[in-house]
Amino acid sequence: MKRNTWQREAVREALGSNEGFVSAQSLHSTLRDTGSPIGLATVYRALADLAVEGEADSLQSLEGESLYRACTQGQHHHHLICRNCGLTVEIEADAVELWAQSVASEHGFTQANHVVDVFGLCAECTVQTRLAR
Amino acid sequence: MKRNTWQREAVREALGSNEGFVSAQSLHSTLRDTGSPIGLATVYRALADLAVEGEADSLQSLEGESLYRACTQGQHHHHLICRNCGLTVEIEADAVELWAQSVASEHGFTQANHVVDVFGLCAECTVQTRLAR
DNA sequence: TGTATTATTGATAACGAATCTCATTACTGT
DNA sequence: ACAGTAATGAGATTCGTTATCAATAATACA
Repeated sequence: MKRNTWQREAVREALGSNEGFVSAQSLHSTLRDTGSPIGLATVYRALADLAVEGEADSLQSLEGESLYRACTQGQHHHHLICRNCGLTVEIEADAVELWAQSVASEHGFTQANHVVDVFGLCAECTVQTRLAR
Repeated sequence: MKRNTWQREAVREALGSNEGFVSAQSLHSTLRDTGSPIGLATVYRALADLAVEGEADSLQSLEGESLYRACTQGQHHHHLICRNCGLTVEIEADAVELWAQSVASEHGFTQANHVVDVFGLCAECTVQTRLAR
């Protein structure tokens, strides 16, 4: 049976108070910085659970790290993510869903999953980057 | 200046004689099995170079491993990949390209990249999976 | 052709993300 | 309150990948 612990709650909350996607590692250090003695393994476990339960969204960064974010929509959706600050916009794309399914079945593939995410620089980071040069 | 070595050539060839995406590790052991004394670090380096030069395609597997494949089309494209055997079909999706660009700019994002890949079971693996049960 | 230059190699160490182990802790139903 | 047992966490472990650095070998040029 599943139990409620302050650790899980802490992870849920830390995730919720974050704008964009974060890695398990950085979430862990954020928690430690705020005085929580939570363990790294626990953060990984909590995030994995949240992802399974649909309370969190996960994706792989371009570098291959797993990133998590509190999920605001129940349904399947995709993301527009800022490479620089992690800001994320959830996007729906029925057209893309249909496209993925049809491409798969056209080639005889079944049980199709798809990974569709757009990475870029958000408006703010675009400005900052320009100024930096 | 860039030099031509048999190692690079061996990686290029091993990659070319492969149907689907392969990891650097498995490409390395394939090479070793055929008697080549090539080093693992060299395989990683060669693959990274090929990817930069556009001679190879790379993507992250669902488990976070980097996979490579000889690139047959020069242009940008996406993949339909069998989760089981690695068989890959290159797909073009102008509609998806346009969608990604417009979604990004609608939200003020610039320099948009996108990750669009479909994973599934190819026809053959679908049959095998059914038989296995 | 010989030689100096220097890119490349490869064994190994190092790294980082993620998972596993297992003794300890602390939820929860009774 | 108590027993049963899910959850925790420090640390070890695994695995993919990158860095180190001395040795090697591809190239330019005399």
